Amino acid sequence: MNIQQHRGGILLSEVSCLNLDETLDCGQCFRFERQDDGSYKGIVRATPLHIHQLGENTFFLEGTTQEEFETIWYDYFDLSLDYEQLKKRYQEDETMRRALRYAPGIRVLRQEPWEALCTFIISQNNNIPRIKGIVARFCEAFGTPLPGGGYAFPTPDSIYGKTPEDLSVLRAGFRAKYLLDAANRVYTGQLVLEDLYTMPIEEARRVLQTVKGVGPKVCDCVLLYGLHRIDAFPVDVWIKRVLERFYPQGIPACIQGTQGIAQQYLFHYIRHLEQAQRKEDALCEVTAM
DNA sequence: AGCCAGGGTCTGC
DNA sequence: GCAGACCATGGC
Repeated sequence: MNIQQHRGGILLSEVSCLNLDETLDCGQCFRFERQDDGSYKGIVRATPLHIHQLGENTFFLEGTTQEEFETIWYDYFDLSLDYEQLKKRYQEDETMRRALRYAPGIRVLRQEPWEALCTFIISQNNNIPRIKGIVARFCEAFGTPLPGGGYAFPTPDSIYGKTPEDLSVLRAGFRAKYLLDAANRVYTGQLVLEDLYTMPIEEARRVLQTVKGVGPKVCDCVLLYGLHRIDAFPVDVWIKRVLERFYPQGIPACIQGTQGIAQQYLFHYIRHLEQAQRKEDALCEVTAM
């Protein structure tokens, strides 16, 4: 990877395995918005980002300083992890080969633990467009407004002590009381999310599931997306379909240990299965000629 | 109108 | 331990 300052931003070249559509719009994060020109705007750690994909391996981070890149975005986009090597291992499995061919540019983002906890509590029995709406209203109602527009993600103390009625503007339904319980536990120190980085995963799961509204699936999402525990494996209705259809005997050995990252590829693949198959067919025709 | 959405809780067996 | 009702909301 190559980093250089360029016209009031950061120009990245030779970035491997990163596609903005595949990574920012694949259901792992809910605060990035696609702009009409294909670029994305989002806010992480109270810092705005406007990122453009100029080519397959080239990106422009408009308005980003070198320091912001080093302290936030390098980490957020998981640029220290060698995805090429991981994907080489995944090639052993037929379904993974197809998933990787369909969307080779997915990275698992390193989101903030608290934000991941809230957004995946909101995600339960819900669909992605509506999750984004609730999250946006949550930030507008309780997040700190930022100088250039937009809002920081609300902190636990910003809703601590509030009632479900106070959160009614979110239209989050029965999930409001779960957000309040999460805030309560984090604010009082009963739950220290940073401890989950190093805790044995089974213990981390047990701790997280003491929060109301956090069961096995939400728990593994928080571990994977909020704490980068890539051995977590969230199973939702879509991944259930993957397991029934492709892995009735269990998940393949080549994804063991990093099954969280494989899960993101599989999730994206099964959700777009029809398009993926059409793409496969088109590729077959070309190679047959 | 009824079903589904990146599920979980609570109750009853 | 496991099934089933119930939970808010909105799009299709």
